[in-house]
Amino acid sequence: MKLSSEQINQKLKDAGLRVTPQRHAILEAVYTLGNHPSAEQVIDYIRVNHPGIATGTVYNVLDVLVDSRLVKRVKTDKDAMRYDAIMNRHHHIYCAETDRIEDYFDEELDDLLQSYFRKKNLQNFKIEDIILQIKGNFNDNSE
Amino acid sequence: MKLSSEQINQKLKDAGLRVTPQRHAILEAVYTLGNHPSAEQVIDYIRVNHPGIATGTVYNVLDVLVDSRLVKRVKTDKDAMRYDAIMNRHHHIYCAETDRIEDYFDEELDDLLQSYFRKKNLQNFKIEDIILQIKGNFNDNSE
DNA sequence: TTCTTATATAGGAATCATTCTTATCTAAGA
DNA sequence: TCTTAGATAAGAATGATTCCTATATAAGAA
Ligand SMILES: [Mn+2]
Ligand SMILES: [Mn+2]
Ligand SMILES: [Zn+2]
Ligand SMILES: [Zn+2]
Repeated sequence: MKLSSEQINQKLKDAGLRVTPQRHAILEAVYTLGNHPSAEQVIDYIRVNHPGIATGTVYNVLDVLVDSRLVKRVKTDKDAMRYDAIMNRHHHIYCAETDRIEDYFDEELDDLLQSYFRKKNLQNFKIEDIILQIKGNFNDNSE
Repeated sequence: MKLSSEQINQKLKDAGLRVTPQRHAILEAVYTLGNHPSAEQVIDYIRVNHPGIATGTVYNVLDVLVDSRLVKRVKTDKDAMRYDAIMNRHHHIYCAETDRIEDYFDEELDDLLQSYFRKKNLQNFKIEDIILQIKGNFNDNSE
């Protein structure tokens, strides 16, 4: 997913955030890297053009972006956090053997789940969001 | 879920593992604590009756138990790992505000998902497992 | 039962991701 | 242009986890 510089600024503004070069670079990195980068991958990416951005700033900004709903955290059973700039409803396919996490979009499935849980009407909690963790193995080796 | 001492030993043996007091205590802790304890909760629990077990041993043993499929890791968007002794297929309800993670069992849903993905027949990967992350808020305050 | 040894553990140092602290800087409204 | 609330740099600190290695032990063999 490629966004123009202006689109990135606009997203920051719309979220009520001050536009700084650091925030711009980091949000752009999460968009450009795709496939759920770790903070370290973001750091390596931005350092090329912005060698001065501090490590702590990357973590701070990622938190701010998550709080502002410009980015999501992706749940993992590894130590390092992963981030996702795709805010549209989608699910995640976890490779059983590597750290690869692929997106899975399926509106038909989302409708199915929604109507299933509406019918089920769980009593003691209100569902905000449902994400499938699909664990498996890729046949090919592509990204 | 309460298991007898013999049942725990048997599980370790069946997995081809040497039965040690450390492994016994740690596996028992994960069963007894329930609700997806962290390593730290396991440590606090076993220290009461086994003050000598080293912290590193708890992490080692938890890894061994995961490799031997006696315990699962639970995906989280927090730093600390969580563990689960319930190996039957089930889903997880994540509280949006706290670290509470509840189990959700639903065979009807599992069948629905299975037939949905059988029909869908995804081309480039083989599904091993599907777990729902249900995020929401609990109405009550119970465990 | 004792012996043997491959494997497991204790204890503590080390690592790594992340957070914290504080002096300095700057985005953006007045 | 001025002002200042809020953001960042730099590096120390923290917390979860891993690593190292000398010692201990489970469990099969004798
Ligand atoms: Mn940590
Ligand atoms: Mn960590
Ligand atoms: Zn995604
Ligand atoms: Zn569970």
